[in-house]
Amino acid sequence: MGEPYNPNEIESRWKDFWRERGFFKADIQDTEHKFYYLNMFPYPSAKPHVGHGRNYILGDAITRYLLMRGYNVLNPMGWDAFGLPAENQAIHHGIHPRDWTVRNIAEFKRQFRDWGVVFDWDREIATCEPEYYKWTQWIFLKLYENGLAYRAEAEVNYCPICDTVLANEQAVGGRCERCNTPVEKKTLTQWFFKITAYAEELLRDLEALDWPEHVKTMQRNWIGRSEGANVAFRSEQGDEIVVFTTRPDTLWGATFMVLAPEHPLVEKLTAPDKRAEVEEYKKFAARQTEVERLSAEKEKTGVFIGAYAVNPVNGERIPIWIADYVLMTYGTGAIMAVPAHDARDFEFALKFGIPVVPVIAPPGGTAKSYVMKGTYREGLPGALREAGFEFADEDGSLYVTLREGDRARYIALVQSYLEPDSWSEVIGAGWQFVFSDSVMNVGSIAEERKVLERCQALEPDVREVHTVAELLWNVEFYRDLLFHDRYGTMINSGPLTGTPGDVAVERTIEWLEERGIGKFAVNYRLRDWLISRQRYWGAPIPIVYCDECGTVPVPEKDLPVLLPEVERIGLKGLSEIPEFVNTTCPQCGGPAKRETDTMDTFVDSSWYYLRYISPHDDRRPFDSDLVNKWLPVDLYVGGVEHAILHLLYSRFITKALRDLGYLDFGEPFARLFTQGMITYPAYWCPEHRWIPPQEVAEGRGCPHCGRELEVSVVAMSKSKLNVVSPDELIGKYGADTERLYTLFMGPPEKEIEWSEEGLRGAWRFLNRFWELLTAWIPRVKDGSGEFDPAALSEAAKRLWAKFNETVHRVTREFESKRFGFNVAIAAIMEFTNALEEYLGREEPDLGLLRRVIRDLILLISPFTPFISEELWLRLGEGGAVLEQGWPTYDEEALKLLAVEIPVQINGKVRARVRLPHDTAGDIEALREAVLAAEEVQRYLRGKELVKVIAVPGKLVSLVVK
RNA sequence: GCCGGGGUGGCGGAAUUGGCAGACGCGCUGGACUCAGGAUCCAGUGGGGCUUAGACCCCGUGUGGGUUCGAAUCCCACCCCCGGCACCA
Repeated sequence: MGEPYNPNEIESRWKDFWRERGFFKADIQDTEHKFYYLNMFPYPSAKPHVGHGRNYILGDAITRYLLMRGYNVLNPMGWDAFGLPAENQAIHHGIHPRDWTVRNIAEFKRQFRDWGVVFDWDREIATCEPEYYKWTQWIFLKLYENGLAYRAEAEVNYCPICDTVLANEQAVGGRCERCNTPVEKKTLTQWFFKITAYAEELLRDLEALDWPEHVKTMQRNWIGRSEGANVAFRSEQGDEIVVFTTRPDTLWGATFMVLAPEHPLVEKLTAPDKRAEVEEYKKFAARQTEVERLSAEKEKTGVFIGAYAVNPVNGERIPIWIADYVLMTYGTGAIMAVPAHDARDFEFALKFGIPVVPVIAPPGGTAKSYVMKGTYREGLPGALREAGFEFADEDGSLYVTLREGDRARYIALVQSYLEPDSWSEVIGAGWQFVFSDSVMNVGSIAEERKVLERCQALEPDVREVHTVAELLWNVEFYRDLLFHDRYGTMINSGPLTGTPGDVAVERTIEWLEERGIGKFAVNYRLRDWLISRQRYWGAPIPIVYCDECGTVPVPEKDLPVLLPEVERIGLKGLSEIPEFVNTTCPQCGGPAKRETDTMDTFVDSSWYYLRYISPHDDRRPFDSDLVNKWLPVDLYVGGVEHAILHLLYSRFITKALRDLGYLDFGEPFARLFTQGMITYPAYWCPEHRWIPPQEVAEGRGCPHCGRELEVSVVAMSKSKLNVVSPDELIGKYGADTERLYTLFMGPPEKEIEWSEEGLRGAWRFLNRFWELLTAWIPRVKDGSGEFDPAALSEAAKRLWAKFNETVHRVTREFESKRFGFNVAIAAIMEFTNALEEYLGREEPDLGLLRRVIRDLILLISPFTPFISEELWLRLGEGGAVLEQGWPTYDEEALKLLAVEIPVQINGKVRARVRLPHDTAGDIEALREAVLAAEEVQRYLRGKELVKVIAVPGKLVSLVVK
């Protein structure tokens, strides 16, 4: 029997050991075997919970492994310490944000220590310290000097609760990323970083990054590159109106034009009698929140401004509208509308009675024709049938479906049967109206008008209808053919009619360029990064406004622009602190005012990975020589929630600093791993809000009012009260148990629910592990760990083989992309089970036993460092675990064993044959041995053997008849 | 709607990438220990079948088809789930 496992006693012995011994201190000058491992630094809010633990425990395990593999590992930690929660504490509770932050940082550090998670603390940084934000400001100045930071008036997202503007990236779905409040639009003068200058490169360089595919996809979508053409339309008055389109092949189908309500030409072009209406619409559009504007079910709105534009390809006069579905911030803020081939334009045209002209043949080549009862003479159905047309006859109304190739033949036939004052239509590649005396095509706005006129003249019911499209829309049968946005042969398109769909866009662009009407163009969805925040707790933007000199950057020597120390922080940030605002101009020395906005905290975090290399250098932000050797970061680990924000900004800053000559690489993070969140049930009572899970009893409702609770399993968060604190758990089971369970729960990239039962599984295992090893260590303590594998008993050979397999499986997970430590730990558990079984079966070979115990301790040590260090000490090998090399795997060990070869007969496993390793590994020997085996012969009696497939070392498959 | 990732026991998930499906753990069932246990230990645990209860047979990795001696894994079609984006012209 071994000793009882007492984790608290063991862990208290080792908590400071690794740090004190300096194992986690990187040698920054030695870049030969460097490995830069980085966890995203946290925002130190309140106390960490077991969900935080996942990130750092994973990183700690990887770091310990790398150290044992002999790498010079840099794994630093710091604090993303500026931000709104701290400031809100200050405003509401009068605590200085720095004090609040410092307190939380201490709490995090204590937790890391309890977890056994160690960092190179000499490199600790906090973005809120002047020594750090001085250099954040320095980066701002460099960008400003090089035209990458600018101030502009723009329509911005504003969050009324956070009382500040937000970057595009932080207004998720029209709501504030932090507090979920619907964002308002405001026109303000703000500071921007010109990230769009790098749009193409940010997109292109994704290709080579070893990042999860979904993160790359998200960035690609966010950058949103589209190719097309800019085409110059003109107003009737002669103003050029350039539109961007990805479908220049549909140009001949433009039947109207839409400008964004804020478009500068609106003012000029609006007809006097439309002015009032247009003004009102502009106000309506401005008033809406982003959420309202984006809401999917929203009907199209817009107004005609009383002006017309001329389509440069065919000279057609088309009305100009304004509508909020056209955004000033994308493309040119103006579009040509082709309702036949754009879903939004189609909806708009149908609603406002604007003509639709088809200009692209739908691929597939099917057309439809509806021949209403009473419009044709007797005999048409028979004639159609005879001519081989497919149709349905419902009460005398005919619904014909035909191939485009039969169109002419069909038209001739129908026409010969039409009553004089009637018509029918053929809808497919173009719309044709068949009258008894003529056939009319809807190939232009003019033709559309004529067709409609003629129909209205013939049929009083049609007089209510505004367009041919509306007329056709009323026939359910046609609906699926009236609009499509696929590529197809161009029709009704003047000189380009007949151009096939696969080259239509390209040919049209060539055609436009030859005539100087338009040219190839690329547009991006990405907008410039708005970095101004009207808050106190951030890095001040180092700019001064002087009446004489204008906008003046603070000289580098005057950095940092310090945050003023004030009694109490108010709602209006720096702008309400006169001592800060009023200053002198660095250029002329006259009175001037400081910029009062601080920078978005994502600016702070967009370069911190550079600072870790020389965190205390007070002469420069980073040491370029060393940074160029240590970066890119070899492995960056963090939550997927930063997939676009932080990761895109960091990439941009890196590229900008490279172009300014400070770096010689363009991507900060060579490899990225995103770990999933830990979830836990959260309970909601409509009256008492969030209820902590510990207070919720099975089957009973709210502990306060008994009302039924709404349960959702979501990421742990303090605000939902569904956090599990590590303290209690470590007191009960120890940190090793928490670590082991956290890594064993499931693949780390996936979200997973925390379970106390699961945790106890890890606890049980460590107890068994401890008891087993402490029981046997005294027997092998003074042994050598040497043995002759060939001389082992059969059971011992099996154990030795299993051991080597285990080393292989555990190592593989560290070396793989996925860090599947759930599998690695499972392998260790399996081996422990096998070891226990072996020890219960026979008197062990002590050399073998010492060897496997020794390596088993090392193998589990990245996951459970405390128990490992303690067992290592008792084994008496000397030194510390982290000074040992990682166990190696011996291929030969597996060859000692007999192999069990499954035998498939007609695809089913019918027998297993035990064979020596050599026999099983040789194709001919394997084949013969299996066919000779009694348990196989049994199945072959009276059957004909058709085929034998022998896979050496794997299996044998027989086909019999 | 578009893009990305997935569907394997009651649950989390394994399966060395085309070769014994369900490792390991949780849960569950039975038993032991116990005044008691939600602690611990032992055994069983995909579903079904059985005049031979076994070293047995059949079914089984979302659905339907295909390739192959052999498919969770490859191909085609479909269904469903998760994540992201979404009036971006």
